[in-house]
Amino acid sequence: MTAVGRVGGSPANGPASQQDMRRRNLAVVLGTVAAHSPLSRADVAGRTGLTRAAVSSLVDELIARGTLTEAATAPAGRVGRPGRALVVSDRGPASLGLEIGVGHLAACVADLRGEPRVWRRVERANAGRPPAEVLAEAAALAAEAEAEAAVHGLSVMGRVLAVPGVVPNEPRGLVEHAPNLGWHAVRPADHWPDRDTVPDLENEANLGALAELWREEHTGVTFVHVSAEAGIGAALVVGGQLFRGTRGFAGELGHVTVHPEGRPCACGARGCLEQYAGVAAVLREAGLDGTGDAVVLLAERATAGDPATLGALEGAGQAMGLALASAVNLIDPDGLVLGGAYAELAAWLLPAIRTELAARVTVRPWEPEAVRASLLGRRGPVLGAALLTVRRLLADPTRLPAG
Amino acid sequence: MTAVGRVGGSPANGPASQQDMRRRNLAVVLGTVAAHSPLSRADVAGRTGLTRAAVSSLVDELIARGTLTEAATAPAGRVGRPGRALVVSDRGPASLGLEIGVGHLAACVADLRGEPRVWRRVERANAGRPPAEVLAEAAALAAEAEAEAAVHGLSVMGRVLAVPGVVPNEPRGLVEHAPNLGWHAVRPADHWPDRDTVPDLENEANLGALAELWREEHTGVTFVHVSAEAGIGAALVVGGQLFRGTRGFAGELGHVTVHPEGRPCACGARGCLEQYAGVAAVLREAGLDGTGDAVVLLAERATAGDPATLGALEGAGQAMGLALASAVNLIDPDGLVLGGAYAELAAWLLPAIRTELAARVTVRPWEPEAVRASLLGRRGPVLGAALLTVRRLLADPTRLPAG
DNA sequence: GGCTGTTTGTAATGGCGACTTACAAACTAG
DNA sequence: CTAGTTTGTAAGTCGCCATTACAAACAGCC
Repeated sequence: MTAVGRVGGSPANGPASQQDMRRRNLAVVLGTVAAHSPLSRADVAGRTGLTRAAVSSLVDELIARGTLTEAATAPAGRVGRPGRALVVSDRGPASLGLEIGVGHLAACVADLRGEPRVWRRVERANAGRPPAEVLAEAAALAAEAEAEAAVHGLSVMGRVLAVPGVVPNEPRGLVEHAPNLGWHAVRPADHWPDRDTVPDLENEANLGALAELWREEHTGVTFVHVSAEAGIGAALVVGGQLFRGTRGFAGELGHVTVHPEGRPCACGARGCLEQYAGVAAVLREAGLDGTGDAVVLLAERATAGDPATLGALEGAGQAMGLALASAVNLIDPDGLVLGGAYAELAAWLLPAIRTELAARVTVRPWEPEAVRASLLGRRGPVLGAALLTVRRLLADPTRLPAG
Repeated sequence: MTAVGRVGGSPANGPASQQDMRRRNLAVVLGTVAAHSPLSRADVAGRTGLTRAAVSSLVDELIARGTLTEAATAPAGRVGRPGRALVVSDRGPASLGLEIGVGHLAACVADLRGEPRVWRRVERANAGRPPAEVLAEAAALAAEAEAEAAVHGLSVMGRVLAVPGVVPNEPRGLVEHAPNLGWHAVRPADHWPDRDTVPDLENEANLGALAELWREEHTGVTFVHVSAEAGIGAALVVGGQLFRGTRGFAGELGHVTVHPEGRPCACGARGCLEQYAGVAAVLREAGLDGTGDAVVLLAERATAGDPATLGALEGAGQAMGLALASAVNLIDPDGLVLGGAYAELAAWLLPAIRTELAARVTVRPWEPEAVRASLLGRRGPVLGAALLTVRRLLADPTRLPAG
């Protein structure tokens, strides 16, 4: 398990120092303001249990680091001296999210409040192109986005790139395999034009799940986020943290067995979910071919009431329900979220998924509403990529320069 | 996710105080000695990064709390003043593990080193007996064990009871359902004779997994621990911590689907693993009936080479391999451990399990040796129950009285 | 044996960070 | 305008670890 979702403070073991204490309390104050702003120093003290004096000192440092600002508002009305409103700064430190998809490049700059301030998206057929070329374009897009952000007074402190492929825990910075792009063992750092802006790497499904997690403040939440582009991936969020597995391969829902003696899969096994609920399988079942945007095509056909398409989607939903039931029995999550391409097809997938889950998850309370579609849709991964750095900065404000 | 496996220091959020720092450093020093004893104060300083002066102060307090002792040895030989050897005390604070099984009661007192010092086990047919009666006997056994421990100078600081049933996260202290005992909604505290010795509750499979985890010091390890008494349960250890799921129902491996349209299960679904690899199913397949100790019977027949038994076990192994492949694809653990009854049948189950895993886990490196049998066998749960308190004390020595 | 060099454990001092106490500032209520 | 309330900050205290200094306890060497 690696620490992508674990954006929090100090390392697991090793002694604690006074600096660790300070770091943690800075994060506590900043996090409290981020979650409940506007708040006065006294409010923060009341909520956290720190004393007003300590909060004052911590807030001074947070302001000096550019993370907090005193709002000029006068929201009085109660008796006593009115507090000065603190808000998370919408200028200064910011973060960049990038995405390389099969059909597009995207960039997003978010401020410390988590608000996206700059969006960039260009359509590009990236499949099969030389990685160096794609990465150069991504870097150019990133530079553009950062330049626009600078106009708003935002300076990017961290960069994360979302890729539709396997990103192992070790070694870091490697895309081991991205089948839809045709990438094998690509190190983006080797092709990046500027040493100083090389992004961190993360799987797009994982980032989509994190975006969903952070959409509203759910702490301690556990859910499974299913998404698909060509394969089917699931991201596991456990206790509010992304769970990547020992090697970074957790969440391979697409290769969970749904029919032990079923169709052979490209992975070498038989009866994998991907063969029944993957986009390619659904297209085949619906009698369509894969030119253009397959998901849009399926949604159109289904809306039009095409029986073959509706049947194919129902079959896919059944298979997914079967695999998800096993996941629920193993993991006992709060809920399941359909993201990525499936979010747009959720209307036709959900009934069968819910039926199957109801039939197969029996030893615990389970409500059909616990399965829902993501509200972020295709923007999830970029947004998650941007928010990852934001969360890291909120969790450790000492990463920011003091002056 | 609740904090049974999470024995470590400070809460997830909230401000840090100097006492937290002290608590943590006490745990760091104690943990270092526990892992590498004997160690001098200077050794501890070298390993932890704390200064010798700080270690001295911390060690003084740990000695005052009865957790550390200065060994009288003189292991010199190197130049310079010899250090005084520190070891974890084998007297003083200790912990009690209890187990209520279908056919027995067990108790174990362990010292702070994790060494079991007192064992008690009595055979009892507990199925169907009134819970109050069983609990009274368990309490008596506990009192006996504590009395014997007192002779060794051990005083029990915490008690944990292992039960073969579902123990929800909320409300705590409740056995919601223990089918093999015939228990429903039993609160052991209501029947315990002495208010002061009421034990904490935990599922026996979870405790077996924790015992396996702590057998040797694996920190950060992630594995799935499969065990069976009548049903099939799996305990998930994630990053060195027990994962119980949102409601405490994680690890229901027995109800993972292995044949979508297969045999109906008591849970209401079809084709659950339990119907193919549960002890009852194996007995039926082997043409045996369930009088006496089913596991011993199966092992005898298999050793004797009975073809029906061997076939039944192979079939069970196949089904388990199928379900475990899905678990591996979802969770990406370091390894799988067969515990409980399955540990004694591992010789006949493992080949089929490994074959099936090799065929179905293909998208990541996976070695057959990553599946192994538990070395603790049936003593795992009691030992885990005792060690749980030990780990809690090691993680927070301030729980112990100072004088 | 006596001297030197090395390592250990502890005492004294300092720095850092949160807590306590005290107080001026800024508002509402009357 | 006064009394009461709440806020933010300054001064002092306390707890804890780091630094420095030093006595104690050994091996090696003469």
